[in-house]
Amino acid sequence: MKSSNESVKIDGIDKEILRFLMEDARKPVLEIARNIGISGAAIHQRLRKLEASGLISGSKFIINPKVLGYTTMAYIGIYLDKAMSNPLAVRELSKIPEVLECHYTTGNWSILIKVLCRDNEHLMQVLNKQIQHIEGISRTETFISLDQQIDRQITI
Amino acid sequence: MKSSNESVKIDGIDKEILRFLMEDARKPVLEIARNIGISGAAIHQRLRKLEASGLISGSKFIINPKVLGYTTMAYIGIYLDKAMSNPLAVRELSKIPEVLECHYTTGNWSILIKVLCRDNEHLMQVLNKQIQHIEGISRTETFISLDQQIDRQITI
DNA sequence: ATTGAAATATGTTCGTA
DNA sequence: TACGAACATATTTCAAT
Repeated sequence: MKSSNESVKIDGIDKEILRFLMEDARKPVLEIARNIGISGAAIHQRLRKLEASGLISGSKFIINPKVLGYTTMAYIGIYLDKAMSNPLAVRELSKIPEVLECHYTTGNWSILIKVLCRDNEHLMQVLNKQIQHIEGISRTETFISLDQQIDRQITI
Repeated sequence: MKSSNESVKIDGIDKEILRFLMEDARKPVLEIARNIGISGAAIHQRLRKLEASGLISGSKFIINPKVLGYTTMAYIGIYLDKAMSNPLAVRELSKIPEVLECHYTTGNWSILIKVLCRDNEHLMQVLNKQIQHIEGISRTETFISLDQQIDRQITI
C-alpha cells in the first residue's frame, strides 16, 4: 500500500469501475465490462492493480440495523482522566458491541464514539452500566442522531 | 421491509451467512456453503429471503481514502439559526462532496456532520468557503479525528 | 427448508497484440 | 494495457423430498 503522502494515480476507467463496485460490490465484472466497453479481462487486471495499491480495502454487505430493531444511534464525547492511558479505554470500548466507531479527537473530548442501540433505554444501559464503568472515563456528552440524512463514501 | 418496531427473525445459519458476507461481499455463495455445510441452493434461497426482509440493504466496495491523499477526517457540530429550515441546510451540505455523513442531533447542535479532506488546509477551505457560507449556519465546532480505532457494523 | 442436477453466467488465466 | 479464447467456478432455477 502506498504511503499516505503519495497518492495513487487512477484514470477515468478505474474510476468508472470503482463507482460501479462502490454501489454494488457484487456487480459482475463482465456486466461492468459491457457497460463501459472494455473486456472483462482488462477490468480484472485493473482491479488487481487497484487492490495491490491498497485503494480497495475490501467489500462488505451492508446490514440495515433498523430491521433488527436497532433504531437509536448516538455520538458520545468522552472525557478521560489525565492519568488514563487512552489505549486502555479504547480496548474496553471495543469490547462493547454497541460501539461501532471510536476516534481520538482534538477539542473538548479525548474520544468520540458512535454507538448503535435498540432504543433510548438500551442506550442508557450501555452508558450507565458499561461506558461509565470504564476506568478513566469521567464524563460523557451524548448526542442522539434523530435522523441520518447523508451517508456515503468519498467521491471518486 | 419490516417496520422498525417489528424485528425480523433470523436463525443461526442466517447469521453465519451474513457474517461471511459482511466481511467480504464477494465471497462466493458456494464457498460459504462448503464452510457451513449446507447446499448452495439453500443459501441462495435464504439470501433472497433476507434481501426481501430489508435486512440486507446492499453491498459496497470499501475505498481507502488515505491512498487517494485524503487523510483529515473531522466531525463538525453545526448551529443553525432558528429561522433556518433544516432541510435546506442539509440540501446545501449534500452538495459538498467532502461531507460524508449528516445527522440531525439532540443536544447543542442542530446538525452533526462528518467530513473527509485531504489535509488541514483543505478542511479549512471547506469550512470557511463552503460550510460557513450556507445560509442559516451561524457557528460550527470542529473535532478532528486524529485516529480512528474502531470501525465496524452491528454485531450479528 | 433443503437437496442435487442442469443450464446459464461469471471468474480467471494465458498467449498474443 | 487490452484482447479473445479456453477452462474453472459460481449463480440460478427447478423438480423432488
